[in-house]
Amino acid sequence: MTNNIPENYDPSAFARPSVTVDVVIFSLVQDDLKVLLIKRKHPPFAGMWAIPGGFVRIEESLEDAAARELAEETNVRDVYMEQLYTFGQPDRDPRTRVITVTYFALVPHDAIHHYPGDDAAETGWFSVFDLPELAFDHREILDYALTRLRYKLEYTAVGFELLPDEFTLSELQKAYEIILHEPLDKRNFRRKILSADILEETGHMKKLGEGRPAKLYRYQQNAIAEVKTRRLFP
Amino acid sequence: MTNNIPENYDPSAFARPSVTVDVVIFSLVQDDLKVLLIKRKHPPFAGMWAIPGGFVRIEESLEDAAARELAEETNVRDVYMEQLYTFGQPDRDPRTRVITVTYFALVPHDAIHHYPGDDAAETGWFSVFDLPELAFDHREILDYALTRLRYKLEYTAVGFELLPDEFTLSELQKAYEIILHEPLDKRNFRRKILSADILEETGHMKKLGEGRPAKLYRYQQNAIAEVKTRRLFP
DNA sequence: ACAAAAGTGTTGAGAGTACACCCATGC
DNA sequence: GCATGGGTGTACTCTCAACACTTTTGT
Repeated sequence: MTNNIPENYDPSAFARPSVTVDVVIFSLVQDDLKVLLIKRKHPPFAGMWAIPGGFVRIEESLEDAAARELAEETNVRDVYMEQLYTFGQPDRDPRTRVITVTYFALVPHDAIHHYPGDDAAETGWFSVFDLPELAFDHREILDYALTRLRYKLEYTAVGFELLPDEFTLSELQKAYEIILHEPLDKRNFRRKILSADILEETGHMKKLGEGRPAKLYRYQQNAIAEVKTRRLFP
Repeated sequence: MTNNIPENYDPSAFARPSVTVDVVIFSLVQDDLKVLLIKRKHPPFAGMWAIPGGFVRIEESLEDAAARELAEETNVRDVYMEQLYTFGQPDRDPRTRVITVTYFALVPHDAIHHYPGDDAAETGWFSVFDLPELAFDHREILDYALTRLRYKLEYTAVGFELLPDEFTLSELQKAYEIILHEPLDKRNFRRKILSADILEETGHMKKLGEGRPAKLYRYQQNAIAEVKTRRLFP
């Protein structure tokens, strides 16, 4: 395709890097935004925590590979997943050239049935605000994922992907406060989210034992909620 | 790294796809937003137009590969470039598995010294509003690039990367109108862009022969201009 | 003097922000 | 009856959008 590499060159004859997918798995656990990490058992970086991932099989799409990795770690399928960025510094894996296509996934915590036994590797949920040292360039990947998640939350409704099907407005507000890491005004939050017309009442109430029972809402799956961005220029 | 592929497996022993970079090169030419395409001379898709690209060399970073492809086609370096998305459907190249990491570049047209002779391939600038049929999945890539460019223009100042160093406010407005494909109000445009404090007068005037001479401005390179997005929720 | 493009302000509407009290329930 | 969390309205500010005429130059 270029003057240096003839376009009729058989691409399969070229020196090829390895390609992996890594999946940053976010969930809300105990009033905190957490990510799932895996403890490496072998060099390089043995004993260090890493983002789950693995090689892309030669006949599977990138999305399929990412979904497979997610399912292997969490036994969850069909959750929100989005491609993040592709990292390919030549020295990012000391063994050989590895290019990694990264994804992030949003998993409602009640959907996870996590069997620590069925994977040889030790796994754990870590607060994004208190991370251990990570293998490879995984800290950079995770920082990027968090930036993107925050950003996306501000102009789309992906926040719902982290919640159970039915939730109270207070729970929803709490989720936004955790992720954005700032307090929100209750009245303004409710007015704005209800006027966006993306929620419907389920008719059920949630009784916590303490205080007045709260209405339960669900997200209208067909709702399209993208705010128009504030333009820098008119 | 998973239970299916042991993490101590030598990654270089794995079946590996080929990896390319493709670069969507945008420029403003003759009051139109155009992209640079290359006519393929060999199968597959011989005779069809394609986005410039090529294989990632085993020792170079993805960014270096993209910058190299850009320079080979345009003789331009050091322009705005940004990773777009990674496309990896197993059947996107009929020859073998090829994963492509795509970038887009913004090139001011006066910076391009385009020697059609020094590359065997025929190249051409095409309006993004009137594209020929493209090879592989390149139409999808291009549509994605255009969406991202428009989007990015609305909340950052990357539009300046398509303009010469010095420009008039009318030229700047014209550039925005071309890319956004909608007319803008002159007074509102000027008020908003001047109040953003990212331009400085050069002191020079542009005389077109017709009409009143216009002040020339330049972009303040140190200016950080990212607008905060309008939030979906408070 | 006229053609052509540059330059310049005001007003009305809608959205964002700040803020404090009453309500329903369990114990 | 009191502790706990749920639920509600209003006023001010700021940004956005619409809109038309004067100024400077070349011919």
